[in-house]
Amino acid sequence: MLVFEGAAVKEEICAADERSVEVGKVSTRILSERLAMEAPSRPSPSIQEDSVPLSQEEQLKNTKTEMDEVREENGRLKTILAHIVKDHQYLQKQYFDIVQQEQSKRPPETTDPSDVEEPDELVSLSLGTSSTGQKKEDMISTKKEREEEDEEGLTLGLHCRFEGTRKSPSDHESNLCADSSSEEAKEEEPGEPRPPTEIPKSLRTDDDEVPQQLPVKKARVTIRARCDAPTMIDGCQWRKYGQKIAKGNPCPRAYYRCTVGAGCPVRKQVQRCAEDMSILITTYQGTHNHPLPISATAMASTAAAMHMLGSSASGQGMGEAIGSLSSSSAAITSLSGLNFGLLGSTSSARQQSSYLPIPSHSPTSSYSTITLDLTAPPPSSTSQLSQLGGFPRYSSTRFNFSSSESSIVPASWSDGYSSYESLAYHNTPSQSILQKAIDTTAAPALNQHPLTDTIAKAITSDPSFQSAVAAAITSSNTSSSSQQQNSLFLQPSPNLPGSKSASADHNGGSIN
DNA sequence: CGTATTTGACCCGCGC
DNA sequence: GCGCGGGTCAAATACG
Repeated sequence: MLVFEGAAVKEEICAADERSVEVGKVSTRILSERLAMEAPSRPSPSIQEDSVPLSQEEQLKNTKTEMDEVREENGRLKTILAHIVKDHQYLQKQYFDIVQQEQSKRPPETTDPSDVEEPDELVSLSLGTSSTGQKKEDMISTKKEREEEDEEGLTLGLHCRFEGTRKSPSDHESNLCADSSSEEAKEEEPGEPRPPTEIPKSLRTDDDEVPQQLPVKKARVTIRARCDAPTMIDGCQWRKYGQKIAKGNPCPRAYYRCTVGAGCPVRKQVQRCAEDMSILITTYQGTHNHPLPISATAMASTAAAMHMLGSSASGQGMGEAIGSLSSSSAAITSLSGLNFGLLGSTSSARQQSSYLPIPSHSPTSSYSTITLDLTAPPPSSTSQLSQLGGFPRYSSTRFNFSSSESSIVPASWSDGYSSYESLAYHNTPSQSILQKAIDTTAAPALNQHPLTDTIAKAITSDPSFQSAVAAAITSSNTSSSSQQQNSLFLQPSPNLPGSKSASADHNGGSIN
């Protein structure tokens, strides 16, 4: 699948590039024609002057007028040319990004077909919360969407799918997630029928996610965010069942269990970063076996979106890390499921700067871990977003995923998180914004810019969201993140509006 | 009184 | 095999 998709994407990109080139040619042609036109005109004055004895003044006037017109036209043409050049550059960049992504992806595939699965999962995300109906279409369209995304930079669909072969764990997760939002639905599709029922919680601890036997990895999502509150509000209800002091961190690690649904296997760990106490590391594990609250869904969607953005952007730095979409997708899934967890300690993420994801391997785990680092300082979300359109789309947000199997890809998200949370909670503006963004993305339209801007705005605007997202990042090191910080991140969102917020708070509070 | 949190003990996996 | 550390259980306690 990945391969195909990748190839398709590539083709699309190439096509797009060619198109741009063509456009450039056309424009060039036009320019030449215009120049040709101008050329004659230039000589004409002199000729006229020379040859036309009549009213020289008039001729002069006419000539001047013409010259003025020509100048104007030249200016216009220059502008057009500049635009074309810009577009071309942009397309080229995108193409490179895609190529890089593909390269990174390939290795695993080639090496081990099985690896693909490693990710185990096929993950699909659908940001659009509501769309229940589309699942299949989504799946089908996913490819296209990706292509589009690649081209444009952002994508709309936010669906990521991976089909792994078997891997139950991921599947489960995705499934679970889906419940709530719809996303899940599709996940299974590919063939892997996912037994809804399976959700077995057979095991006590961990959720179904992992098939014990299979070396599959459990998906974990770690969010690092700056947050004053004891826990991030993620829209789900949590009950604290334990607390422990981890070895390298004086701050106790709290263990929470999802209480939204009976028997929900999802757990989350919350711990403050030893290096920077303001950073909250939240790790989510498992898949919800119940529908997620709207707020949670919204958050997940946002996260997914962000993730997507990040992944697509990978080109910049991510290179390898990003490589595997699958991993990312998995991550997304979890997000959507709201399994947003942060695994703080475990993961590797170290992202340093916001933008450069440094791939860190997390050798240890058998889990595939997705880390969202919200702590990174976002330059300006909006600006970043805008950039997306232009070039580096993702500067601001980045995800790294790490899957145990391959290598870890740490994901760091810089900005989005915060908004995420807020979005989740509020159906209000932020949410609407998010939705809007999502919709936009979904639409082929593409304007990345708008989308990105929208998201960025939403994110930046909502502190709560930020905090939520922020939490995501990886655990262990906050390394980089600490550096960053800026505004976006974790501000506790003071306002969680709405009833939901209350509940959310409650939950969050409980967590704490 | 019911529910949530706290906290020590227990279980399990991993490395030496 | 032993010790360490992470994760979970469950009794005790706190809170509304």
